[in-house]
Amino acid sequence: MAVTLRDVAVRAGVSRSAVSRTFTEGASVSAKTRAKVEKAAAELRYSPNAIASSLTTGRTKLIGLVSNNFHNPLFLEVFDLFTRGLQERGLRPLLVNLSNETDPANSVRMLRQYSVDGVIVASSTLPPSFAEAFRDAGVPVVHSFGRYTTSPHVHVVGIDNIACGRMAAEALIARGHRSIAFLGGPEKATSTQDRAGGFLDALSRHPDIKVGISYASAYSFDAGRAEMQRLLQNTPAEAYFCGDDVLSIGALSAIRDAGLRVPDDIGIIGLNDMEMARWENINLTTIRQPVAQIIGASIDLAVETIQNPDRHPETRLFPCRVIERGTLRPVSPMQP
Amino acid sequence: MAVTLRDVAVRAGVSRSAVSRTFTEGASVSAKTRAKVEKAAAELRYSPNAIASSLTTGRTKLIGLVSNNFHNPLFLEVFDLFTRGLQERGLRPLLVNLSNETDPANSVRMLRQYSVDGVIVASSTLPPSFAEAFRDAGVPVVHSFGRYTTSPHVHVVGIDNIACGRMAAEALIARGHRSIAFLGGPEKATSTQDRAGGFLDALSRHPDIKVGISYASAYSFDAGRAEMQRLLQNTPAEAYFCGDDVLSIGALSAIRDAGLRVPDDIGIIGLNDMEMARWENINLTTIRQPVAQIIGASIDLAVETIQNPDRHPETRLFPCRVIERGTLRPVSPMQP
DNA sequence: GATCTTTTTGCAACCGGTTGCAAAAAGATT
DNA sequence: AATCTTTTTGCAACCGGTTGCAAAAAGATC
Repeated sequence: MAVTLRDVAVRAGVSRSAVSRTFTEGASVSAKTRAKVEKAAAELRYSPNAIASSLTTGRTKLIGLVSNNFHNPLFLEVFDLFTRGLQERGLRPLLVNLSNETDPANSVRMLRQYSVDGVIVASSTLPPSFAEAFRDAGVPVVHSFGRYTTSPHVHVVGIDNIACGRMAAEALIARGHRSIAFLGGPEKATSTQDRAGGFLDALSRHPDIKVGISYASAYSFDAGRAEMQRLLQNTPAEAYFCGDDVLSIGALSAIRDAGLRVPDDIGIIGLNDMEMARWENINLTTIRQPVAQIIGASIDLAVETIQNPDRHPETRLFPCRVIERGTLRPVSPMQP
Repeated sequence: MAVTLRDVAVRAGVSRSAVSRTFTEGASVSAKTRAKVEKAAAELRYSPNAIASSLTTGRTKLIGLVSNNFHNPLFLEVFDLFTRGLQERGLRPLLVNLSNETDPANSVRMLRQYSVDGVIVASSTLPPSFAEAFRDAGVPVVHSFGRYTTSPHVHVVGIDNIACGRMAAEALIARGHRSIAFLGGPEKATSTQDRAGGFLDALSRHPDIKVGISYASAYSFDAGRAEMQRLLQNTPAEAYFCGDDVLSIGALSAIRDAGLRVPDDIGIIGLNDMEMARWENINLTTIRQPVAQIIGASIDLAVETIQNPDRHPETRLFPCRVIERGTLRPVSPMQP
């Protein structure tokens, strides 16, 4: 059916090795043979079989891209950047959707069966043990959007969630709010824990400020809305740090439906700065996560780890910053 | 490095064939040998190399998933459903991001090099020739969200865009509007052309109704907003059919910013019914595209085509329906 | 033109599996 | 126990490439 190396060799009147060599970078072929082979290959529309060659070279150029975030619009941007970035480096993303799985065993087995050169786990909610399962199986792995730990067992690229929590608290305090709160995603997500931790930490230096903490049942619009509706039944805080933009948008819709104004009655600051956050009808003040940089660094690190599998586990964190839009009032000039 | 068939064979004290057979469905192995092999395999943590086996079986179980829609939130749902659906059938999606390419040659070559069993082109904007390039290269292909033609050269699964255009027109007419318009995406997208065509067709039976047509520069929030702002500078129509939900949301934001009320001053009906459309702060009346069914049928058709490559090109269209929400006033009782 | 280097080439073995075929083993029948 | 069937097994060739090695060809030097 398909045309193989052998067919080209026969037509060009050379050995199979000669054909193989014309298609491998840096191999020794004379200009004359190369010309003959290229002519024959073009006539037969030959293109080498990457799978077969991977068998001897040990490189498939396949990268497992594993994620469980198929409901957060930010991840459409993430997939876009990952697939483009990998393609530019001649790598192919083999996408694995983890939506219902918590056990890494299946994905590990599957990706080993396909001899992927490396794996990128793109998720802010999976525990570190997930990525570690790949490392334990001998597969180079990078946890993108993962949790920072002081002694990482696996490469992590992302943001400092604790610092973000702190940054959010300070942003709210700087605006003169005296009663603020954190509205997080599910408490078990590592990123949520860290954001809450940083938030509270910053407030420990402000004993006069009232602080609240609560958790939505998921990182979703509905959960954010429901949790805010619940909060509005008692005395709500003056401003909220929501653990994610989608959550923020849900909270905003609850606030507005209750007849309250944003940012005058209640302020909101989100986290991520997904594309939608700057839409004029949303106009969300939020902390930007430098997604493109995180993804670029993740791919770099994956490539480096493939070249040198014994590389020491490394953490690359990128700074976030507040993006001023319309859901938080301006910094109060009276504050210190 | 990795443990192979041979290692297991040696440890189990059997031939390599025996090991291979215990791992192939329906091969002839005695219970005794199977037990020995399975024990050895478990001890060595062996799992067969899918890539190597594909060489002889001719099946990689890889499916190329090709798309250029990495900015429409609907496609996050699409990727979620595709990856899950393929995984459930033991297939693996090799994702190809076409964002900047219009020429299929690269993707065709690349996916052939990886010997994908089939390709799914998931895009409502790519021309039919794109999918045809795969067929011409001998790769089973399904164009998902593609354009319906009476004599298809390639399998197409999607919706009847002409019927949708008609449905939208009728919905607007049924609400008593006398001046309506289509606000499409880029005119060159095949789906846009068809939706416009259907819209106008339905109106040909209503010469008394005033009709307008215009096109945004992209299927994006910004483009929808900009185009609606332009329209508001002259006398806008009473209600608009936007060619897509994202476009609709952009248009809505322009309308509200202009101080007009929806649906009282201007009505909007979208198309797709992406997850966000039902968010309470958007609450978009729209035509639902049955995404899950389209994707299920696409995968089915791809699998069937892999089994029988000479299958006649087929078109599977799914009916859409209007989802009533808050951006269109109720059906006017006075209408016939 | 003879001799020494360097480059190019083909052979053959290998990557990690599968599979047709014939021999061996097991089971059935008398 | 002898014979016939059926099942199980291993051998060897193959899938489509790559690569170390030695021989052949080309080029350099005198």
